[in-house]
Amino acid sequence: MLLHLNPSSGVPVYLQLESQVKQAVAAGALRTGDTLPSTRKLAAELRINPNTVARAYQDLERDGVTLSVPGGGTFVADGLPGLLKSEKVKRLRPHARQLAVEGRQLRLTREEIVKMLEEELDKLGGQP
Amino acid sequence: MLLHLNPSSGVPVYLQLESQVKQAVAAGALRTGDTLPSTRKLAAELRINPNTVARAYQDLERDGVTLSVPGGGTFVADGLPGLLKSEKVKRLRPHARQLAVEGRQLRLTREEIVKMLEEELDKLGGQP
DNA sequence: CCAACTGTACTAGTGTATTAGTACACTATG
DNA sequence: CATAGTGTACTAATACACTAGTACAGTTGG
Repeated sequence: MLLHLNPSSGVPVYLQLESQVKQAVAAGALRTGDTLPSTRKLAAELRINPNTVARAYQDLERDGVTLSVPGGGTFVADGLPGLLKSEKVKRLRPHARQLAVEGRQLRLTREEIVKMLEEELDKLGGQP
Repeated sequence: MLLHLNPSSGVPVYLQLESQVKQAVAAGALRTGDTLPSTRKLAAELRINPNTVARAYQDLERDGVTLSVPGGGTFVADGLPGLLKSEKVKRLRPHARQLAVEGRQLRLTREEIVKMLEEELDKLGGQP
């Protein structure tokens, strides 16, 4: 796997890790059951503290993206199968509103905003 | 104007103010040239420090949403007319990616994600 | 069973975010 | 010109975020 950090971005390291893993999963580069590097190994590669990686893995598990088992490792979970659709919608709506508000703020047209979202969905590829 | 805070949400007060003003502007409830309450007046209403309101107004001005003039007041600016479209797209794309990744993470279909965005755009109303 | 690996829990230090207090400078209004 | 109202700049107190150090508990594989 390819994970790289931007120390000068101001974004916390564990958040950078989380978003990169999420993107990899969303794009299909990581599939259900795939194993992620151990906390210590990844920490050694990136020259950071193992606990920082652990923090990212804990958050990912809380979000249902991965599953961590002591002694075993950290794996990609199967995508929130038990979650009701209404709950999914509830989680996603704030992000949709954010995009809508910011887009309108920039005086972009409805079509331009929607098109940009479709482009990003296409970039992710995977299973449409 | 109707502004209300949620002290127990964990979201910083100045960010709550910013997002509510942005939504009001995006929805057309606030139009170019409209005046916002003064820092002291709004702070008194909400029982917070005037500097917290000032912080929100400064950020809004930095984002091109409002224009603050010392001694004058704070007004809604006209929507970033000098901004190149390429720059607008550059600003908005991270939000689009965020929505795309989170939506895919939840195993929602492309259509469902796009539809949710369109609903939020409709909610804002104003000038389609 | 043992050794080497895994994630976890606890503690601690450093920095920054958040809010507030206070004083300043500018503008409008009479 | 004077007063009241405006945004701004500076300082400071507090809390929390972030990262790291270290020790613990579980699992795997020989």
